[in-house]
Amino acid sequence: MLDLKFVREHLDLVKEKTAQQGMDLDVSEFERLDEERRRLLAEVESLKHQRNQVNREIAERKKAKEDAAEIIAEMKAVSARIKELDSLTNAAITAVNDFLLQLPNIPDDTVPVGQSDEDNPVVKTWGEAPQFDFEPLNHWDVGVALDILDFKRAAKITGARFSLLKGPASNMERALINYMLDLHTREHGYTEVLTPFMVNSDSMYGTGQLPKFAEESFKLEGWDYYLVPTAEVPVTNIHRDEILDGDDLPLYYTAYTPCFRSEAGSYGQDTRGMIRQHQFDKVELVKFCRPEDSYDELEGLLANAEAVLQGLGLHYRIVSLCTGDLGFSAAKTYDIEVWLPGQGRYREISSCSDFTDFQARRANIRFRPDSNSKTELVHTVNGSGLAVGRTMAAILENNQQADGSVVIPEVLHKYMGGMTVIEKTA
RNA sequence: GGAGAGAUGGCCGAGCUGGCUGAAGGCGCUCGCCUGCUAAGCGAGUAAGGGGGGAAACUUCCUUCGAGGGUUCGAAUCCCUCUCUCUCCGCCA
Repeated sequence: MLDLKFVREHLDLVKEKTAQQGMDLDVSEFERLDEERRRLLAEVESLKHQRNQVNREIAERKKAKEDAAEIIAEMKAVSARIKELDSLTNAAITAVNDFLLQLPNIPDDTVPVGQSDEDNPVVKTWGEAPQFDFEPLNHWDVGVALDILDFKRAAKITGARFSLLKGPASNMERALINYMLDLHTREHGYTEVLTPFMVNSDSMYGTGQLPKFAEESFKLEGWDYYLVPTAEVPVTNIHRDEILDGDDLPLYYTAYTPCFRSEAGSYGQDTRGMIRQHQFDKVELVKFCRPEDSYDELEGLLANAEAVLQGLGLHYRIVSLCTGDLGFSAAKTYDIEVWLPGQGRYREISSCSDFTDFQARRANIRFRPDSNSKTELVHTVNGSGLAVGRTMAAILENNQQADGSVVIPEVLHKYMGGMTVIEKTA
């Protein structure tokens, strides 16, 4: 959420920036709502002031055993009016708030201007695409042939967009999670947390999934609980409604969670394989930091995510999301895209964003720079480090061999009982 | 699932026979004083959000004692609903 004062004072800028993201903002509507809100507030507050003063008078008279019946009768009318105005005021505040909740974050000045993902500039490439002397297969063909991935039975158990992992694949899933968590905790300074996999709606509002993206989430029937779409939600909300000590910043957290997404609106895309599932595992990186540090913290977090791919020896590139492709809450985002030879293209495997104070304002996460100063909103930065299912897909496609076997990256050997290659077992 | 207790400021903890209580006291923290250093001691200050005024320091008003409703001229204090925490019983991985 953007700051009310900021929006009021920079309406043209907000209008211009949101237009870059394809929104047509009704500025006059906002001005009307905002004025309405302030008008009502002024009126009801002056009545409350009057009531407070007269109440003091009543208290004194009662104490002196004097009669107060007359002014009590007078106050009855005032109180009734306050009640009316209070509900109008609350409605006006809610209206302004709802308007603000619809507004996306303002992109940072360094974000490239563009319409869609086709306009995202590549800012870095690492490694090289492996060469094959045969036609590389898609990961699902590799996995099914090895009898370690089973989409048919997953569909029987649940439905489309789920997968059943078997033997070395399920072991590799665990191995990847542990490899990533160990790397981030032992070498990158993150604190590991294991969170609830369901969150309440306050948490979903805090990170910006609600109210705009309700249809993307799975909600439990009869409960105010949602299956986490990403660990970003529970981890960021660890500090919701808290005032952090400035000396404790920055805070680094990493968490493994499964992620649940309805993928509404993506019908027909990536219907095969593990790329786009209703449930997938992810290791997330989340930072809380001082405002002046957030862009540096984003660069650092990106490097932490890259280290995972470098350790696995997977070729990737980094793109900087342009204004038209930027997510709702982000001020700046880098996507890491891993090379998938079976598909012959790069696919997003991590998305690292600086949310500036956008989430912090919604989630009310503040800090005190030093013990004598006022509170300020923290900045939040987060990114995948990495999406586990897509990492497995990348390994299956990049490390496949002519005989159908798959070479296991060396860093995973110790997590897989020394196994070095996945071969078809008769 | 059954029975009971509770939720107050950064933390602990009074108030809960309704009216100078935004809230005693303590801890912590900040500034100052003092003791040769440290520890202790003394004094002052120390909630958040919002509206108005001011260039600013600041000032003024409103709101907030788990959340939401109600009673009342007036609610941290009374009533209702919900959420969460704790204790006991039952059940269970």
